[in-house]
Amino acid sequence: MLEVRRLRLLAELAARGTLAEVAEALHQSPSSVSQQLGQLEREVGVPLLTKAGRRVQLTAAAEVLVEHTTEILARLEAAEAAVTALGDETAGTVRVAVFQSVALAYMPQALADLTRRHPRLRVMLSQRAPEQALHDLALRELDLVVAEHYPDHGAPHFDGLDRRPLTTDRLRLALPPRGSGAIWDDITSLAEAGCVPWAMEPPGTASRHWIEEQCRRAGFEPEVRYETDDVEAHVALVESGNAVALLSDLMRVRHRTAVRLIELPGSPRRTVFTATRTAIADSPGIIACRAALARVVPADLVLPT
Amino acid sequence: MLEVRRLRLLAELAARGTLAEVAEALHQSPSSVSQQLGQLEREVGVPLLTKAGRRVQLTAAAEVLVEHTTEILARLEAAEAAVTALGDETAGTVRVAVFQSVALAYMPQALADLTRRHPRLRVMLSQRAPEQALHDLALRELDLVVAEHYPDHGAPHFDGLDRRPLTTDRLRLALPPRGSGAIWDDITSLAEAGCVPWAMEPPGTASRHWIEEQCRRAGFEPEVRYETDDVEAHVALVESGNAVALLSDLMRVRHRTAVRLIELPGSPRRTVFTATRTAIADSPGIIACRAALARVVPADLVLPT
DNA sequence: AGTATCCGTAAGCAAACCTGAAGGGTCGCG
DNA sequence: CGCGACCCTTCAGGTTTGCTTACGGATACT
Repeated sequence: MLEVRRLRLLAELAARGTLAEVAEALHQSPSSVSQQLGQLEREVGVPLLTKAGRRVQLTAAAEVLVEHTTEILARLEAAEAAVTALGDETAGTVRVAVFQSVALAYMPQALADLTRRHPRLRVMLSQRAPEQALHDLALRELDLVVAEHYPDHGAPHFDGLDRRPLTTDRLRLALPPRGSGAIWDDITSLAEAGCVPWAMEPPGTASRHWIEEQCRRAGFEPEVRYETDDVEAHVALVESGNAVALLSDLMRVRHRTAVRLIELPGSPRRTVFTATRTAIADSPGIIACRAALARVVPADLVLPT
Repeated sequence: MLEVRRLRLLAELAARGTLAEVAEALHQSPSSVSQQLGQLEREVGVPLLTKAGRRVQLTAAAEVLVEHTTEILARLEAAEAAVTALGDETAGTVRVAVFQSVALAYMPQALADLTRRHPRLRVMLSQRAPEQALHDLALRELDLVVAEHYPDHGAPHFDGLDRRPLTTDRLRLALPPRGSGAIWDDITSLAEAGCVPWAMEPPGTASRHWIEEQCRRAGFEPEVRYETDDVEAHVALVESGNAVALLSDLMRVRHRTAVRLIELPGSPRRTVFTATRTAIADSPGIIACRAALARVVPADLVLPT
């Protein structure tokens, strides 16, 4: 009988690309992974890996095996979830990742709510960009993710993921407060923000991609002078009269900022959703976490400008 | 992550009943099985076994786990079959079981055909009663089974089995040759065989159950004086003028017997089929074996009386 | 009551696994 | 073009895991 542990190594290799990465992800030495895969190859009697430069490439047979393995791993996880669900109380540990504004605005309250209701449930929270978080979720490094979806921007798709909307929040342009200087005060729409410095998230994020697209549609290429994934820094840069930036309502939940807000064309809203793997979607820990989030986060986030 | 090897032990326990039987089936010591199940119990954190007299009983949680495990094992097997199917040649080993008349009439030829076409395919053949064979097939102790199905007699059902008809053969009553004695010569139908000794297979077999039912419908309870699962012995007992017996055409393929044959009411036919587990139904070894059987066994067995 | 069967625990032992070091090959950069 | 960085593999080693035997408690059958 094929060993699932070995099959898993192959699946991880397919997902991560190099044998060294697999080893690091599973906290093993590359040597061990190599040996195990060699053993698997010997067992099935069909070559699974071919050398490709200094890396390895999966053969067609290996791809077939990976396909089955994905199913098997999901089923194994589902089995574990199902049987722990039969236990008396929601316990165990759930690894959650959220992006910054949710972490700041709602997680303290959500966590307090969770530990009060389920003292034996251990929640490990990490802050992670949505794209990375979904990726790690698919790789079973996380159990629950709060991610975002910008309008008309195809969110990355991963198989076996269970997504549920959490809330939506308005996206606006944030300008320095009135009196910070004429160049800011003259701006009354996005189209007029072509000649001022911007603060944006790093390239590769959905946020960056989306706002750049909006700028181009408005007729200009933004001058990105400040680049950071810390949205709090964006706010600080705008408040202090150094830049304009995209600002979502989620960031304004904790403390009202002095920034000036301008509606974007079409009053766009970002969708915030939770995601987990389908195999564990019914496990008590996941259900409890989602419920806590739903209690804490308003279904429709509407803040006065 | 749950170890599949341990889960398998639990599944086998569910199928076999006692921990000792599981150990024997997997060629291990009962102690080992007990330890592994204990480990599994510790891992899931939920009790899986309760003492029931000197045996153990599965808890509801364990049953859930078994259900998932069955799926996982099937998938694992399918993965292995799929990847070996990609290999250049049909090789490996297939464990086949057939019942007596097929073993005698057709297997020598079928085996010769197989080893000629696929020299690297190793076939392990055993002779086994259909009920037992199907049972062992479901338990993964066999890979391919040739079994029978009597008309109006519900064949035992096992999940995950792939059945395909192989042939049908006529069922008749066999009497001693003319001249063996008046008590035999006077019989011209089943209804008149109520006061003569019978040779039958042991109770619990489909054959026994079916012919007894036919006798009762004909208005008598048969006197079973000779009981053996060796159908060749039935023939010998009939030929030598000691009994009457049910005789299928399959038994007459090799050598014509001197027995006298009488049609049964409705000219009933038995169905002979091959069965394998769905997970491995597409593996080259299984396909090759089934093909060899189909070549050797006529689709419809019709022998002159 | 006696016996056989079954499950669980303890201790010794063998196999499997993982680690670390060394080697060969490839890619990228100066 | 040479060097370093990176990656995979092999080999020898220690450690963990799992298996086996032996023993004891409990239960069913005769």
